[in-house]
Amino acid sequence: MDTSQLLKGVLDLAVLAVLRDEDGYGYDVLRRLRAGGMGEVGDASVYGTLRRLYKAGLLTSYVVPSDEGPHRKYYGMNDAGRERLVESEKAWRAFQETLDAILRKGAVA
Amino acid sequence: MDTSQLLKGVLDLAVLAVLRDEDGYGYDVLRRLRAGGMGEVGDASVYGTLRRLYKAGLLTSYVVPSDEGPHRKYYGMNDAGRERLVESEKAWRAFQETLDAILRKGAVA
DNA sequence: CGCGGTACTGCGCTTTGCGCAATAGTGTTC
DNA sequence: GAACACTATTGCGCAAAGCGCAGTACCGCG
Repeated sequence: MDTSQLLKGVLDLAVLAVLRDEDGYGYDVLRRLRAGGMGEVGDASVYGTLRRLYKAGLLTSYVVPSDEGPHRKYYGMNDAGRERLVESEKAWRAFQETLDAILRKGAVA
Repeated sequence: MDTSQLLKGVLDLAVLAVLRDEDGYGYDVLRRLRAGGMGEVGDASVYGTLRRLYKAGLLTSYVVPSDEGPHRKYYGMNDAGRERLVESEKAWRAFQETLDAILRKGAVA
């Protein structure tokens, strides 16, 4: 079973959701997602997604040196990110419903 | 908004679902999916998926000449396909719930 | 001093959906 | 009857995104 393909296009959404209420750095975002049930998500995927979202102007970023370990690159939401989160969530819900409908009725006949 | 990424790993499931009750040929499967709400799905994606599933041993295939147009390549389910459908559906439901939970609570805090 | 946990970057691979062109048969319209 | 539109399939090459893995680096502990 390849859960990884299901993540495509949805990891963005998950990452944004996890950052909605509180800023977080990569490693922490990874932990939040895993704690939330996404045990299969790879670390590189999360770091990549964060960079992608930042580059797209949806996140802010600032580095904080840590006393107990390497520096941490925090990411936080801005207005564009919040807007995107709402849109993506809507798209997700619509898609979900569409697929569920198809699963329910099988062939339209 | 890029709905296409949401399809990844799920188009298989949709195609199998649509073939569950009745055999169908590519063009028809495409129509069923579009009628079911997947207006954005590309024809090449469906043909590709059918070939992939067939190659994976999940579908049977037979060609039927048509009186009114080109020949049609029908696809039908076999036991492996049916089994896969059930599994994939289960995986989909689980994934759905996981993501919804993350969307609900945001940061685990 | 090496080992394990924390934390990030970069590289290359794979899967998969997509656009587009080509091929081909049929019916319609001007 | 030539052009066009719809049906129906194949193949090619592209792009997006998740992943594994290696490398770097910093810390504390035994």
